[in-house]
Amino acid sequence: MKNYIHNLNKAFENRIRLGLMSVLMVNDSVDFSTMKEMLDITDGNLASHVTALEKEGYIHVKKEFVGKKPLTTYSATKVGMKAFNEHLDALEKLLKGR
Amino acid sequence: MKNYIHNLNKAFENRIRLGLMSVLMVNDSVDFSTMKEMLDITDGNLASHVTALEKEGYIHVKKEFVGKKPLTTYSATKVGMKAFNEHLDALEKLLKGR
DNA sequence: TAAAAGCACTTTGCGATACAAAGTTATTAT
DNA sequence: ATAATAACTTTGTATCGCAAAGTGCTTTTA
Repeated sequence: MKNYIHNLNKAFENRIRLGLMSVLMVNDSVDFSTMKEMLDITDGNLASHVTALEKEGYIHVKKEFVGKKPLTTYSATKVGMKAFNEHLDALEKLLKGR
Repeated sequence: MKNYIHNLNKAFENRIRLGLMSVLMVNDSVDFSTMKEMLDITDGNLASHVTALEKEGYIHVKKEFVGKKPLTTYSATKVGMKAFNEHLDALEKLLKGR
């Protein structure tokens, strides 16, 4: 293997998806509004990056009603956690120059 | 501050520029062919990412002749090293969830 | 000496990405 | 009635990423 850059995961190259995922690694679940505020991005932008990660099977989206209000919450899947950890591994090895 | 994702540097978001820069952080200078082989990318692709980092003032490009053959070597500038370290700082803080 | 190869690009073309802004649907609070 | 909340979807545009092909100059090699 030449360099660890090819072990980096395309899905986590974007800063928003990286942030989103890292939030879900330390929080069991986070709802739409909170995530939007944490990442400080527009609602549409959040929605599109969420879709991207969901398509990869990296996060799970749960829609429910709390009272009469809709509530969407996100959580990382096992597959997502594994992929993210592998990405971080590749990152670390790359940056350590090994 | 909501989240450290906004402290990440756009110039280092791409895997090739990240790899290129991390190579130049541990090697004083690296020539075109070696870098191309290390990153395992096409010559045109390397040239374009080099241009991008050079435009930001993050790397220095030196062209000389060794014997009769042209030799292009790259090195990180002080500005580049500072920017890269700040990027890594933001990354670390982001991933540590602080 | 003509053809092939090396070096370091630049140009072309095109699909994929990123993102703001505006539009949508449904409910709820004023 | 009107505005606000929630969670998107759509639209439009600008930028990116990358392979492939083209360029110009020099040096090997057959």
